[in-house]
Amino acid sequence: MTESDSSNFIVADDHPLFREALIHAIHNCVPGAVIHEADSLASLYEVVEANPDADLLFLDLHMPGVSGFSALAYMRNNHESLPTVIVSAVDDPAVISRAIQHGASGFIPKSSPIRKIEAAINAILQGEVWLPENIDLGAGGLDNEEARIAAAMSALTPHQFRVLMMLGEGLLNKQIAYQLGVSEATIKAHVTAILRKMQVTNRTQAVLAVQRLNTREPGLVE
Amino acid sequence: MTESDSSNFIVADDHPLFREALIHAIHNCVPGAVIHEADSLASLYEVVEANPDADLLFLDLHMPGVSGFSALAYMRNNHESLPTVIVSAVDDPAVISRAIQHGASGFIPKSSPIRKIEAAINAILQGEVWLPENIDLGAGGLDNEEARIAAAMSALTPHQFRVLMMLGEGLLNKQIAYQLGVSEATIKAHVTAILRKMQVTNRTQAVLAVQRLNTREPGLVE
DNA sequence: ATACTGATTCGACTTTTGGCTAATGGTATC
DNA sequence: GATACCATTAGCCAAAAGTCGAATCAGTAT
Repeated sequence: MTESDSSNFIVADDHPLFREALIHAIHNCVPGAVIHEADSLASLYEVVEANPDADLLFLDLHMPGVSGFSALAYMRNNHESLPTVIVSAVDDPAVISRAIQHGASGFIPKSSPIRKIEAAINAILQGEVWLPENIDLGAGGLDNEEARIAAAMSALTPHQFRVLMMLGEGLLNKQIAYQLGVSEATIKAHVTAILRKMQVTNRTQAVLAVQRLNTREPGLVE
Repeated sequence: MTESDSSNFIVADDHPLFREALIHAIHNCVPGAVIHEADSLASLYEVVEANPDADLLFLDLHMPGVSGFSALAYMRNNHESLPTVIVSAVDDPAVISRAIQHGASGFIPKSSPIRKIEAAINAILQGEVWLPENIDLGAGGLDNEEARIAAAMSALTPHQFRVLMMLGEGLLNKQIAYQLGVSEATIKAHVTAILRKMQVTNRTQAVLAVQRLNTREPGLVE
C-alpha cells in the first residue's frame, strides 16, 4: 500500500514517444516501478511536489519552460535527495562533463541502444554514476562564471525560478502575471528578488546569465 | 601608388599573437600584400570603411563587441563585395557548416598547421571556398529561425548593429549613449528601429535572437 | 535644380521596470 | 507559541524603456 515499498520514478521529457520508450526500459529493469511523467517545467514542479519520495528523476535538457542546465541546477538545491539523470539528444563530451559537474547522477544519450539505456538505469540504481563510454570528464570544465550562476540560480525559490525562465522568453511582467494567475505586483516582487540573488541590475542581464547555462560550445567565452 | 594595384587584406582578431602569425602567413602567400588590422567591432568598422577596396577579410568568430555569426551576417549584406573568411578556435563541423551557410567564403581552424593555413589562403584567393578536410556540409543546417534572424540583422545599419551588440552585453541605453557619444534619445530611436527590423517587442527578445546566432550546439532548439 | 530616400539625431510623451515600504496569510522549524 | 521564510498584494516613486514626430544631412534619381 505504501508507495515507499515500491520504486518511484519521474520521467521529465516533452517527447511522448521517447518518454514511452524510456518508461518501457525502466519497467524492464524494475518490474513493479511506479512512474510519474512530466512534459514541461510546470508539470515537473507538480510531479516532484506530489512525489517527494521519488527515487530517481530522468530529466531532458530541453523542455517547454526550461533549457540547458537551469533545471538541473535548480533541482540540485531544492530537491537534494532526488538523484537526477540527464537524458539528452546531445552527446557532446563537454556537455556531458558539465552535466555531471552540475550535479547530475548520470547521463544517458538518447541515441543509445535500448540495452545500453537499461544497463545505465541498473547502474544508476546501484548508486553508480553512469556515463557513455570513452567520456573524458575533463572535457568541459565549468568556468567560475557558470558555477556562480548555477549557485545563484539554485538559491531561487520555485516561483522565482519559474519567473526567471519566463523572463528568458522575453515576456513582460504583465504577461507573466497573467499566465501565472497572480497580480503584476507579485511578479515585480519576484523579479526584484531574482535580480538581487543573481547579482545583476536588470532583466536582460539576468536572461544573459541564464543563457550561460545552455549547452553551447564551451571554451568560447573570453 | 594606387592601392588597387596591390592586394589589400583585413585581419580581424583580438589575439595579437595569432594576428601576427596570420599576417605572416598571408605575406608568405602574397609578398606585397597590404594588411590592415582590427581587434574589436569598433575597429573593424573603421578599417572596413577606410578600405572599401579590400580583397579579403579574415574574421574571428569572437571579438570584443561581437560574438558568433552576427558580424558575419552583418558583413554579408553591408559589404557584399568583401569576401569573408572565418578564422576560429572552434572546429566543430556544425559550426563550420553554419558559417558557410551564413555566407563565409571559407573556414580556417586556428588549430591548423601553418602549411594548411597558407594553402587555405591561396585557395581562397583563387576564388575557392576552403574548408578543413572531411567536413560534411550537411552537418549543421540553419533552421528557419536562424536564417530569419540573420536576414533581419543584416538589414540593420552600422549604428543599429553596433547598438544591438551592446544590448547583448546587458547595457543600459544611457551607458550605450555615453560610450557612443550621442544622446540617450538617439539610442532609444536606434533601439526602436532595431526592434522593428528584428520583429520583436522589447530588448530582451532582441538579445535572445542574437544569442541564436552564437556557436551553440545546433539541433537543440525545439 | 528638385525631389526623394534613408541614416542619424533629438525632444516630448507614455509605458514598463525596478526599488521600497508595509500588510496579510500560510507553512515550516525550533 | 515564537520565529523565520515564502507568496501575495497595494501604493508610491524614480529610472529606464519605447513610441512618435520632426529636423538635419547625405546621396541619388529625375
